[in-house]
Amino acid sequence: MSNRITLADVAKLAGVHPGTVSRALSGKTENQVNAATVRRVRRAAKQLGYMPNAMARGLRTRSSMTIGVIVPDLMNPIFPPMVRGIDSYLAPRGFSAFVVNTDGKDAAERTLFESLMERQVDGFIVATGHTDHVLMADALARGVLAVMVNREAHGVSFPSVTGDDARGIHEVVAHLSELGHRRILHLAGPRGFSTSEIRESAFQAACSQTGAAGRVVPTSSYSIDAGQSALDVVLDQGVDGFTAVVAANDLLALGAYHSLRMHGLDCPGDISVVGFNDMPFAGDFLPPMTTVRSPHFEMGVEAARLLLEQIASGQSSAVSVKLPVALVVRGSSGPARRRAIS
Amino acid sequence: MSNRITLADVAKLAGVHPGTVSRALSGKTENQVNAATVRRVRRAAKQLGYMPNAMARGLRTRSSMTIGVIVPDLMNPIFPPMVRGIDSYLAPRGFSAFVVNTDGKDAAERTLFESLMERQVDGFIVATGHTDHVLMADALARGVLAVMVNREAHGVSFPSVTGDDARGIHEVVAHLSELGHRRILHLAGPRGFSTSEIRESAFQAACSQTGAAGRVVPTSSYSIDAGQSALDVVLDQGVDGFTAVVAANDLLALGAYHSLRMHGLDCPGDISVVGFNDMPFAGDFLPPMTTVRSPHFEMGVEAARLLLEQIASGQSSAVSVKLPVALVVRGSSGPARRRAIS
DNA sequence: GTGAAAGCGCTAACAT
DNA sequence: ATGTTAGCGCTTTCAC
Repeated sequence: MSNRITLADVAKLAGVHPGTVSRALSGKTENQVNAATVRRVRRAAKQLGYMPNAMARGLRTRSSMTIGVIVPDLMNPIFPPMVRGIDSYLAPRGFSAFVVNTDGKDAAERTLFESLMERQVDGFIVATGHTDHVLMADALARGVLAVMVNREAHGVSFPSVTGDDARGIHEVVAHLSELGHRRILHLAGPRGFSTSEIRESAFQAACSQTGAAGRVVPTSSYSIDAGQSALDVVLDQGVDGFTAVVAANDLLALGAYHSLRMHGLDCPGDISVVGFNDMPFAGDFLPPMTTVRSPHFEMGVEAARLLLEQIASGQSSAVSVKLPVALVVRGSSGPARRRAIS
Repeated sequence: MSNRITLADVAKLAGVHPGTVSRALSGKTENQVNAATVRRVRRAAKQLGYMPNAMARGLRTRSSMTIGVIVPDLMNPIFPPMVRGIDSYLAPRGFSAFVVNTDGKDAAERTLFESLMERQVDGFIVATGHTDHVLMADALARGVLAVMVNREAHGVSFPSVTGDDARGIHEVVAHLSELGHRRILHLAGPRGFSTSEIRESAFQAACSQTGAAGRVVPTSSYSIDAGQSALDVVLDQGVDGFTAVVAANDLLALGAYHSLRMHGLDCPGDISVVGFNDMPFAGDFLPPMTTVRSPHFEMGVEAARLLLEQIASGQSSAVSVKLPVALVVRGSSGPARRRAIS
């Protein structure tokens, strides 16, 4: 694009050496130069409309002040708040977030990772990935600075920040139990994700703790369609007397809504449904969704904080932060009712 | 971060000059070099795990292969699809999108714009802004390449891509008219935005065309709260016999839902509500929302296409693309019914 | 307190 | 077909 004005131009106008202009404009080095000179340089810079060239600076300083943020898909409503959280922490500190979407594809993720490396990002915030996260494993080996958010990978010692999912699921099961539900179905997330695993085992634990009969049905992805077809299969079998569905996330719960509706079942009249995440607009659904609020914005903030801490210190810390979650009771959960299935 | 391997390292291993490595690896210049050499260089590069340094390359070539994307707020659900659309066009062409959020604040927008300029973006896609868009006006003066999406600015000759909003509003009013609505309220968007203006005047035109009585109530922002409080005011007045609300977007319509519910009114039984945009999950609301589908993803694609075209040609074209929209009838619009308001 | 000079890693004339 | 050279715009050590 345009803007051809360089340090040298400013230096010429101010009648000083380019090096001096650099120092005068820097902030960190501003005190190394005569106050009067600083003013003169500033005036010249403003007059010319000087803007530093971030690529030249970055090349010289080996730092881009940019953080690579890798998410599966911005269209999944939990990610925008997370990205905004990240940005809200980075921006005041002079960093920017560069966000890329993998669509859950490992190949794409690898390519995007490389491309962010080429852009010389100063670190990564990674919200994708399986428990067996090959990319992160060798990112670690390469000495890359990163923090994982919402997901964890086994045996990869990056710091991570997640919600206290197990706690959330326990609260859900307790809530359902109080409403009299004794047979509960868990629409589990897809295999190979830490979120799926943690929520599922918390579900099992909570059920045996409250004495409820828990059944787990896995889904193929965290999506409306996957939730719908998984529940369709169960409902079509026509057996089982469960009265409540605990979905591993809100999208799955929405899929459950659809399936129930298709089968002429009322929620929460016939079957209660509880989601997970409290995604935006969850309270506006039909029925308003009972779910667990995950602090996505705060997760982003915390991840950014952890990463900048690493960047400042130059070393990885491998801490793992677990943020509190909260059950939000709305209209999709109600008293258990005996029900006959065709 | 790590990765200290440069062209020179590869050159040494391959036993050739750095310049040759550059050519061998480039694609555009690959044919200028002996095929055997190319292979040797490639092997050396792979063996060392060489990655080009984008800052060094960009500094030299004066191009960052990056597009700055300025949106108000990624948490507004119309933007993620737009961003994905942009990215889907850019990525295969070697470009990346750098997205920033202004939160509707002019000062933030200016700062972010400068920061993207410093990063040497090759062009802008701008989804923010008033009809009186000061920033864009002087961006134009600076010779910056940009396209506006979803919004237009008066007297600023950047290309723009929008939905055919006027057409959409006409279809809404016709739909309502067929359902027997004769008195219709328009919850207009905030003043100073092209979307607000276009939808409002289309509403007026459509009403007089169908002979319906149209009343316009402006809102303070495109948000749920603004929609709710604007309708609250009308409903609290207790006069007026409108039977339908045409909201300038889905968020406003959702606010209308809330207001209606607070006033003990049923939608669509007492009052029909129609939104605009067909944001994600609009069909899952209570009631499922009748709205106009704006092709946000496609708008992103088109904007990216237009911008890359400008970049390739080096000149601005000032075309204005209007993409088709479609009325999506769901459950929030129904037959007009006589109604008594307290 | 400021000037001089080198160099970050790359590409693109220009030579050969 | 490949080597040489210069330089993109900046920061930073080293002089003075």
